[in-house]
Amino acid sequence: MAPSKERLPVMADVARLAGVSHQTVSRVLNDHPNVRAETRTRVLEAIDRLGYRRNLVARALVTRHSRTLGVVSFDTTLYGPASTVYGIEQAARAAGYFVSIVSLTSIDRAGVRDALDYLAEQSVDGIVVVAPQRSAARALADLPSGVPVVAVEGGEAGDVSTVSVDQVAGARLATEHLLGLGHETVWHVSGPSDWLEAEGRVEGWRAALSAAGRRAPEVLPGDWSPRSGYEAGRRLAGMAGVTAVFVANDQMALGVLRAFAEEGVRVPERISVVGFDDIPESEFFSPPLTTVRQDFAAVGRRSIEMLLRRIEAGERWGREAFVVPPEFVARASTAPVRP
Amino acid sequence: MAPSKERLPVMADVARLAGVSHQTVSRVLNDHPNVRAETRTRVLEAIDRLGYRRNLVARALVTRHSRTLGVVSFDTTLYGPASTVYGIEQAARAAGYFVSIVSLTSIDRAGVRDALDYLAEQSVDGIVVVAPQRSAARALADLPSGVPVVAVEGGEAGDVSTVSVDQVAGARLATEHLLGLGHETVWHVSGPSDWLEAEGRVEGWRAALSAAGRRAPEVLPGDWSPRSGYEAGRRLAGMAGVTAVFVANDQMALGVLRAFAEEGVRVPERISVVGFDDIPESEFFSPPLTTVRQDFAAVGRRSIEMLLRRIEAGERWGREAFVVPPEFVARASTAPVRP
DNA sequence: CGGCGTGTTGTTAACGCTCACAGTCTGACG
DNA sequence: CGTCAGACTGTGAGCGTTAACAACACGCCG
Repeated sequence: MAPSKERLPVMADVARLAGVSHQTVSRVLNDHPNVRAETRTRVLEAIDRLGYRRNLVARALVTRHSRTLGVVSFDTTLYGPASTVYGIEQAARAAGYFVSIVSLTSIDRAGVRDALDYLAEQSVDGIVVVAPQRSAARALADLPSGVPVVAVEGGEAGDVSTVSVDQVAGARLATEHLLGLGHETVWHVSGPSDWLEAEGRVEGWRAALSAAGRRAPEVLPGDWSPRSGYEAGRRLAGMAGVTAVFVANDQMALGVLRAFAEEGVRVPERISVVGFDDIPESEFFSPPLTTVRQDFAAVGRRSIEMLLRRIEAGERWGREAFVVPPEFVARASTAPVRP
Repeated sequence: MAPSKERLPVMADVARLAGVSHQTVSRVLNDHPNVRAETRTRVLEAIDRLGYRRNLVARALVTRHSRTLGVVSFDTTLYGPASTVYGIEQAARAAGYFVSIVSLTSIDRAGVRDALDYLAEQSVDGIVVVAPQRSAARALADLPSGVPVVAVEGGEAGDVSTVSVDQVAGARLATEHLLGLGHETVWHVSGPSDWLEAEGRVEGWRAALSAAGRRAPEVLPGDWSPRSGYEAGRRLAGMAGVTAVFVANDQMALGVLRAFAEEGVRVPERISVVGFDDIPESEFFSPPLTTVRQDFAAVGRRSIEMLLRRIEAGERWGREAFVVPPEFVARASTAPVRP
């Protein structure tokens, strides 16, 4: 009640008030079976009266488990990472774990190492690294001592377990869809070359084209931002013979659509466009965007499941790799090629 | 090196190797002035040799400071909250604090209380609540014992300090802009009524209209989602005499634009549209969206500055309220009314 | 040459909790 | 009626760190 400056109640205070030992209080708190029902209620009453809350720091010191998980991420402002982290947080809390977040500003190896060290000091029980850049993935090769780590979109990282969406398959889906509509070939606006996801999408696109015996045109490089998509779109609008474009994410696709609109290029009548991610906005682009959905929430959930398995198994669980399948979403930005 | 299962080195191990007492090691680690230079290097060498990392949990137990800040948020998938949390995280880490995140799924009072309790158990040094709903704000009236709290967009919450963007001013800016273009009146698609931000925008819109002596039309209610904007857009397209719409966020504005496009309503020729937030996509909508920018990163930074001030001042700093001004961004979705 | 401040180091006691172990008290059983 | 398993409860130690204080060496001053 009174916001007493003095000192928060501790277990011993509760014990005194309830007329038991501090150990009995501990037993009640931890649902130990051998406590008389009457004793239990007396303790609970005392806890309530004092507004006692147990000190998890002290507990962590002795149990050597903080019940805290670390998350290392890069730019949680982007829809993908944000959704993944959200999934992680939900799953972790459901399992009774806290989540401590570190957002990277630089993507280099040193940055990742620093973040991992930082979290290790805090004695986290495990770490999820959401770092889809090649450089970040490499930094996982030499991880800190003994803390279980799971990488999201981590690619061929050292011997850490990974959870990822099958980027190659997703890109193939997109490309095959366009090919199936009769387009001679498909152009590609890619993500930054440092990103593993960008690379996987290029690979899937190439694979689909070559499987169909088509020539892969030169890649237009982007950086995930709508602006870079816009710039690529202006270039594409000025080129002859372009009828289909696979853009590596929905934000850039928006930029492409905008550029096409400005140039009077009608979508899908003259050029078909496919995106990637399925952000909530895509459905309301003009025209509604055909895209490939990534289930980020599932990725987050899975990574926690995997991490907890590793934590609870204590030691080496071997290297696992869980792959979440992408899903093709047909909307109005693609159409059969016109003769 | 060898991933020894045994035990991580502790301060005593370092002390033994360096031939000093553990207290001297502690002094070196905490940059205590009175340590001979030669001793210091010997200790640092030992630390390096053993790969020692100090245990912040033990430290927190004795210092009673965890150097961890709690963040309570709601749906960090949305651009606004995500950006704010990002700003918070950056500022906190720069100040040497960890950030522990709790995302709410339910927005009720109990949910907020649970989250605060949860964080209090973990002995966080302070808490930022990003909970712009009326119900969440009310839950702040009775906060836990003794932990400093700062609310983001918290409105008239109890006696906690707040940081917020001036929603009323932003809405007024948007509405006045439209009025200034000669529109007779301005329609409004609002956010969910439970949100303080939605309420502030309605208020600013009303104030601007009535200051200009205009009648405020009926509000079209939305829920921030593009879909709800789309539905409102279809209704507006079917109504006579609508020439200007102020939409409470950019995502809904996208839906409105989509609906208008489908109905053949040209923007801005027949109807002008203004959004709110300035998400990175807005600039590439068709047409590029005139909107009101909120500097979410600044909000996050400010909230941490305020929180740290409260923490370091120890006790009551009195109730502070920092207001971040919004910024009007003119693009192509608005035009003078046609005679 | 004794005393005293200053710089450096060590010793001991917390911090609040859980674990291991040692009781104590029942009731059932021979 | 003694014994013993089992339920319940208490005692002491220890987790790894910092804080408070004590101890020691050194040089300076009176």
